[in-house]
Amino acid sequence: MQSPEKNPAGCNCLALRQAARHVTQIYDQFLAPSGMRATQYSILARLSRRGSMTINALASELVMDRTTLGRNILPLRRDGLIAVARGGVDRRSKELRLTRSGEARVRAAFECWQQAQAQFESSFGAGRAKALRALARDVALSDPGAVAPVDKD
Amino acid sequence: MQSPEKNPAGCNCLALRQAARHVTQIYDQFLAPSGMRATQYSILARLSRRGSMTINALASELVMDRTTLGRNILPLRRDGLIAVARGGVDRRSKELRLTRSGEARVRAAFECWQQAQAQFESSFGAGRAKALRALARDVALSDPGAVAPVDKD
DNA sequence: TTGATTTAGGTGTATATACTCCTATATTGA
DNA sequence: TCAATATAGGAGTATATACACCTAAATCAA
Repeated sequence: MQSPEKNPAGCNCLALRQAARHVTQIYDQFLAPSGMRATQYSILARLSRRGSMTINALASELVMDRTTLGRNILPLRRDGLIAVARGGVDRRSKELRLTRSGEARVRAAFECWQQAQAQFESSFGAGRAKALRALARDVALSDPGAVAPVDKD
Repeated sequence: MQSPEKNPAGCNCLALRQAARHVTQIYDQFLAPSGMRATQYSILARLSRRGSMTINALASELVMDRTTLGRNILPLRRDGLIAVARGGVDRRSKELRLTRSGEARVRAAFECWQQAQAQFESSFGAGRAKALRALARDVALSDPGAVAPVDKD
């Protein structure tokens, strides 16, 4: 392992963040006509596929912090794409569901997403894209492992 | 190419963003004792390695939007880790440089970074990490290609 | 049953990201 | 020279991210 001053390219975190920034800009540009950003599309598309979910459940599936998702759904609620209902069984929870408007928006955005996906795969290569997704998925689902010192009682 | 409703795992953008979120949390936790976040460390470490740079040059190297870097250096300036000087040749530009305090901070944070890097590589595998970095780097440096319709005159 | 603990989610705060529009300076061309 | 253009960077706005701390509701244990 080299020093980052000698080899800044060696940092896994920096490499992933740079790639995420770059790719997000591409997808965001293609999604722009749909009036959504990549993160918003990922939320709506997941709700469309899985049906109503609680905030915690959806955040976990999206590998997103619970509080981040709580903030990210605010503009979607404001725009009437998502509705929130108090959980029937557990009254602490909140069920998120797509509205009619949200369903329509997802369908429209899907066309944009396809273009972004096609553009990326044609320029980066479908094979390498597949390998990248597989590695990225393994990273996202991997155990964080023993992190910084946690003081337990 | 499958529908994202059928195969949300197929989205390159989502996969990269999830991985970046996950890994950033790990690195941020290890960097916490240094009082910096991963992005801040990447800025200081680059300045340390390359010496004074303008905002545009540094942003380009970090694969970061110019305006994003402009915002990201504000807390670093506030904390006295970075100093800004008007460019000598081109008076529109601004030269960013590490202060003494900034140099010391980078040295201290390097230890934290090493721990984060070691933790990640030991849990994910050094070989797969190397492959991931190589793909991520190719993505970050790749031509965005023909993006959404741009209206040129 | 009821007090302790756990869990679902929100709030305050801070940083990260990038688009659009703006000003100032530099460069270029007639 | 000087007007047109290009470039460096900032400001306004909006979303994205997550930690620490808080409240309410559910669960567990004595």
